[in-house]
Amino acid sequence: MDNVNIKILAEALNLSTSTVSRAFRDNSDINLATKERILAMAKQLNYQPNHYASNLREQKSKTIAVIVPELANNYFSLAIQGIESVASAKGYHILVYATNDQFEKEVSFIQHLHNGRADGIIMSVSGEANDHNYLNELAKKRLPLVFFDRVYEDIETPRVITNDYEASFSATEHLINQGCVKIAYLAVNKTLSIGKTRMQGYIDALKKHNITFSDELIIDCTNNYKENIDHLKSAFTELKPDGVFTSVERLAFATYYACYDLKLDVPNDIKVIGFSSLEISPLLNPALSTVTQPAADLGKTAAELLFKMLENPDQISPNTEVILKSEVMQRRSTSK
Amino acid sequence: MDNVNIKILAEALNLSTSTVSRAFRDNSDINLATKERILAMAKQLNYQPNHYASNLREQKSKTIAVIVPELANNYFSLAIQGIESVASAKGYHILVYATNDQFEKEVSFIQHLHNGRADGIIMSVSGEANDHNYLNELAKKRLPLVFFDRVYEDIETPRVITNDYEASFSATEHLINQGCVKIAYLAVNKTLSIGKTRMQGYIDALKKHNITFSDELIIDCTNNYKENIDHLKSAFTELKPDGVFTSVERLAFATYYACYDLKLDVPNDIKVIGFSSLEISPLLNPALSTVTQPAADLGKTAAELLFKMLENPDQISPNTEVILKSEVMQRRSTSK
DNA sequence: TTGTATGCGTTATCAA
DNA sequence: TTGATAACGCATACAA
Repeated sequence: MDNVNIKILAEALNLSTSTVSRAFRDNSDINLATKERILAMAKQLNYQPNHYASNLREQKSKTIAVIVPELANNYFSLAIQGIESVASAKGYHILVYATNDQFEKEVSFIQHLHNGRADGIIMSVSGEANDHNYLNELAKKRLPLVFFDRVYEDIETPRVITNDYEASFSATEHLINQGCVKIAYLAVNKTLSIGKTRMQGYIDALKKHNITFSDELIIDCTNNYKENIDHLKSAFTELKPDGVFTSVERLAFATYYACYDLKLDVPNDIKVIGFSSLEISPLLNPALSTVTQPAADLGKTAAELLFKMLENPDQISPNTEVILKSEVMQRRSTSK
Repeated sequence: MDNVNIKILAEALNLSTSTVSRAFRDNSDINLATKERILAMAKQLNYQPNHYASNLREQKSKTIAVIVPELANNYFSLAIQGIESVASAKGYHILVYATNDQFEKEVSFIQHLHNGRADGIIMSVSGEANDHNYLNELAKKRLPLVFFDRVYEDIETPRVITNDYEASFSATEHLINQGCVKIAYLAVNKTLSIGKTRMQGYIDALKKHNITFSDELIIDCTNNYKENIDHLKSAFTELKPDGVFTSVERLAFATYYACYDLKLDVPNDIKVIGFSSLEISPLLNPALSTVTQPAADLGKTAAELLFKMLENPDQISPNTEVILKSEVMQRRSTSK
């Protein structure tokens, strides 16, 4: 691979490897002149200190791992961008992993990461329904871990989330204020923590406005686009809701497609609002009202939290919880 | 970090470290029974072979690096997803880096990666205008490198691109067929290879249909949303084009915003088509006609190519060029 | 089939 | 200020 190493460099300069090594560390005592000689030669020979050797020695990798349910997703892209910007500024590298919502992959990624490859992990989880005690089994040896957005409530580790309950409550209330009396809630996975919290906001908003909650208006969807659209079409036809609140972005899109097909006019026949961080929501037909999460900020905050843990482990309590605010953006899809 | 290593494992089992080491490699001769004993104990102690130690030994990292201009971008997210799926299947990890279109960052990333951290690199470049000879200076020691989408034409290394010229030609021709006679071309960076190729397709299509090419209809944009919209608004007001062809996705969005502000009706006053891999183009107002690139496929193909280079370096010629096809999708934004 | 010994490239300790 | 040396954890050549 890289055939010029510290030894070759040392020989070329008639110095010992330790002296050469010192030239690349800031603190060590070294004659300024020799240091410059070394750096010059290093540049000339195109020397790069071997990352694996140093990290084996130093027992750290300057790398953090990011695990998300999916990569081709506007929300997670933004979050990763936020993480990358912080990591990059600190001279850290990031490894990214997509679980595609397969819990086994998550477990496998996490376990493999405990081989020294990463110094810490930032994760949005994918297996609420499963037994995530595997994280506790890593016990004392567990890498610093920060959850963001989708979390395991029974695992004690710092997390960055959004004010889902309040946001859902506001969004639902907004629909009610716009005249909706029969509001469908589109869930992606009832067991996910965010699913539950968001649904509760919906339920409580209904209650406050004396609208009876009806279980059949909770429509459980999958990750399959086409399936969802078909499912929604029949649900809308049967239930005739006058408002739809979608708990994730893609379900808002599915709703639009379903409405197009059913020739339902948004917002006149049915109003739609959904969680979404899509910047071009105003360009949709009609412009989509959204609960906009500060996605990039979430990533950034999670990364900053993780770095604090790395730098000063005791400073961050395992039940640290940072809550960022989402914003309800009213657009045409919910106008009167 | 991880305090259970091969030595502890060996002691716990009353075996030598070499025997234990062998248990984790498939080829080595080892008694099946002992192997199982070892694996069982490894599981019990939660042993993970130290990645840095093995890679220092073996001189490879089972890691590939992906460098893109930006992460919060639908197109690159899809590409990364494609890369991740291939890498993950091969048991490889991926490091991702965003240059944010800063050439110096690209150079720095690439140079640092030559310290053994990665076995190969997949990159969509960001510094066409600069001197990218730095890649040649790495000479023989250069890591296997695959370009995708945005490439340096003067660097000899395999690449995966799309049929930009033909696609641009078709898109422009499509606008002409729909009645446009004054078509603006929105460029993001005239010096980028894809910029040039795409523009040439546009120019040649005009020529074929006897429309005089006018340089003022080439509108150079930046990466700043707001700036672009303002810029486009004045350009549209002044030039009054009846068609717009955008060389990248975000410029189509900027065009929409500009048209909204100017109260220009798309497609009646002005027709719009743009390069874009956005799945929800049909949901835009109006549905956006696109030149859709197989983004995920591009990533997948690039990764496959890289793995071939890693497995069999001589099999892949440095001037290998894989061309994938984009597709012109006609929607309302260009209807008559 | 298993064990011993050595080295991968680096850094830290200690001595000069 | 510099150099010799050991050690990080693992994998392999060679010996047993």
